[in-house]
Amino acid sequence: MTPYQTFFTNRPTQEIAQTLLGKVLRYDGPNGVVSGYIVETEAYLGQDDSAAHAFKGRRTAFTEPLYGPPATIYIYQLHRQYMFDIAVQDQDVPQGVLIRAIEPKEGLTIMQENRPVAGVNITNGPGKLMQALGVQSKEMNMQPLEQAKLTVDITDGQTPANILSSARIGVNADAKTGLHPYRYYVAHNPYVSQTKKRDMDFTSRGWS
DNA sequence: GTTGAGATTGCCT
DNA sequence: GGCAATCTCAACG
Repeated sequence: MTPYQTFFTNRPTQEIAQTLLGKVLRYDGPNGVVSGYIVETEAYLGQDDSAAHAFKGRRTAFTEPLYGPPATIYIYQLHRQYMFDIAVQDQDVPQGVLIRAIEPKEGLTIMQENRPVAGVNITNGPGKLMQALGVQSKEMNMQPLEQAKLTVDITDGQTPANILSSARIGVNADAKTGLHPYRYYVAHNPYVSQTKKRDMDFTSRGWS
């Protein structure tokens, strides 16, 4: 267990999801480095969480990365979008944190080439941020986050002034655990998905 | 200029 | 067959 892996285990997944806010997601891509501050995450609690892929211990080739060591990359495709998940907790404990939105830090020009849209739309959703980074394959699925070209720098970043939580987005509200507030985000950051314009603070962007 | 609802779409939860 | 996202468009203020 490396110190890096320790960050992704030994405490509740909800806490890991919250402490990831403000950390830097970085991709060493073919056109250069692109990175951004994580502003929105969701915790998925594995076999007892009806919204999780590993609900009731479901284990297939698809969900296999969730069962890997802490900080295993879990990339999956939904509709036509790629999602970026980090498997947390020890080997065979299938919990994860979904990165839902980032605020661009480095390589904004590259992001705009990858995803030519205006404003916060460039990275304010889980599929959108993967487009902006330029990750459009499952090539890095199952790789250790610590050594991959797509990684999270847990020693770099900003501190959120306020962290808010809500029910997870897109989760079936009928499901028993669907309404738990396991979505965490930096309050007033414009890049958080589904934020109303009037709630955005373009000056502080929610950082302290 | 903003917001919410409906259509779209490829792959497997 | 269903869907955990995104895009488009029409109604609203």
